[in-house]
Amino acid sequence: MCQCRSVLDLLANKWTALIIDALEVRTHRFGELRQRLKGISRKMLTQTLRALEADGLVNRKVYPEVPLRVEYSLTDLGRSAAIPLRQLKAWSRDNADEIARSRQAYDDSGSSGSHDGVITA
Amino acid sequence: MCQCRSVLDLLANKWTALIIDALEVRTHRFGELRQRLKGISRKMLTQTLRALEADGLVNRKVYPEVPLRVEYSLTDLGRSAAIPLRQLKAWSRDNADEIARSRQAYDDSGSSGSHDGVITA
DNA sequence: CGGTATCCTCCGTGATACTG
DNA sequence: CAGTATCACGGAGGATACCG
Repeated sequence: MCQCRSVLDLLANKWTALIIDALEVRTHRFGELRQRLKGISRKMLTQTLRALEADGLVNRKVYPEVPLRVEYSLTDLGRSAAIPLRQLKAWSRDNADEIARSRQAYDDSGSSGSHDGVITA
Repeated sequence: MCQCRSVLDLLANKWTALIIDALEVRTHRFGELRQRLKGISRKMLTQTLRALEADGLVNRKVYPEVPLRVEYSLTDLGRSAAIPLRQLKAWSRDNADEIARSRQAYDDSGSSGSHDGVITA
């Protein structure tokens, strides 16, 4: 219903933000990205990279050497995207602790009492 | 490997951003939110709302009337989260067209030729 | 090295019906 | 009205093996 949905979905990919973040630092090779984003599978990395390339946020450059070398970098659009993303990340870092505490408290109260009218008697 | 991951995951939920956005405008009742976020099921709305409540971004207030009334609003933390989110949304709107075009072009070239060395012969 | 192809599993999500 | 419970499904995502 709203065009920004499709863009917001980009972030839903869980790795996109991390990838853009890494590429903002410098150009990376495929393998380098895999090391940096510990835990991502080749498949997901390829897939996310392709999506970002399709959306014009990432540049893919192939050097037909042996062994093959492929480098990924941010486009201008990608760099512009990195700005609001950085802010979001900053907010995340600043409030991660408070959120963690809040979550903790919620879990503790939730595991014993009911949801709203906590009956302690 | 990085604490911000758990916060970034919040956005992966696809509805969170929209909900925060709606609640930033004003307090909403459950049903009102459902109308505003066309397409969300009761289950997902409840689930996402609960997650946001657990993270301390959203306040849940129950009025034990008949029929029951429940109102959701942003906490201070939630309002602070809305700021970087707004920026991200702004970027989305500003670049939605360009991204759409880029995606289009990519699809067109991708559907006929191979990925890198487009063999048209 | 940088992928693609295949298989398989799990969970996000919707549909439906019931409760307070 | 505002949920919760249960079921059922599709697709996201991981593991592995092979290809250029």
